[in-house]
Amino acid sequence: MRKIYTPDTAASDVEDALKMLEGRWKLIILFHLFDGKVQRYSDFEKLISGISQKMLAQQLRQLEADGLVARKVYPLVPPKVEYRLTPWGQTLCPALDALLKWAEQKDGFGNSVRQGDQDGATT
Amino acid sequence: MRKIYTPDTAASDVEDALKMLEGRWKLIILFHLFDGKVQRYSDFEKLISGISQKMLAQQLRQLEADGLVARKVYPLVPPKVEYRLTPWGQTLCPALDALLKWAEQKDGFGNSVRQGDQDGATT
DNA sequence: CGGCATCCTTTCCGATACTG
DNA sequence: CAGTATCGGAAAGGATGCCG
Repeated sequence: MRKIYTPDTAASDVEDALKMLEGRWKLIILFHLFDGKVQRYSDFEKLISGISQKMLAQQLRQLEADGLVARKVYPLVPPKVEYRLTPWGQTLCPALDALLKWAEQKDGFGNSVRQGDQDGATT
Repeated sequence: MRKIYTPDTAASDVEDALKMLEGRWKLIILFHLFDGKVQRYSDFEKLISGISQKMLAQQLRQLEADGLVARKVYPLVPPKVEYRLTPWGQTLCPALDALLKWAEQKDGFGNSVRQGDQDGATT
């Protein structure tokens, strides 16, 4: 069955697709695998300052479960594990690229910055 | 000072830029303002099924604070408020478009789905 | 109609400790 | 090296009620 993508039906798919990109570190991780790059677990720890092992492992495993990232284990004495994008994960590259370009533009754009405000528990 | 964008320095900017897109509904909202579309508060409530007024208002206000979305109030008796992308918000369109295309592709790609698993606090 | 305030539950996420 | 397990705090998010 061929699906017709109106802006509306697409919105549902987008919501769905977006779920696998949500999470504080998912995109960051993806960016480090961007152009075919391969990274080891410890590489991420060095590259992404501030991430905990827990989050790294968790996000990595979710990306893996979503089929975006491939995990390759080398059965060595000091364990070695590599991560790379799957073919399906690579289909994200154009979007990643666009996002990257936008982020760069951002620098030249005089925009305001917002700081934390959610539940207005300020009284 | 001209900034040189190596993949590494760019990563910092990306992290920074990404922050204003984080949130369960931010992208969804942006998608509904995609090609110059203008939406009222109540439109979003209809378009984005499952969102609460709280989240809608909060995300909208953050997008506004980040300068991505413009809010226009009509001083009528039944209040009327419109939301649209700012010029700066429109610079996101290419990225939004790429993401949209990716989400559509997704449909034709046989990939697995993952469900909730985070802290194994299941006792 | 278009919110804001409050309460409460769920989920996220960081720190720490332990393992093959 | 590459994780897993557990705890506890913080933040996100939902439900409800009220207001201009």
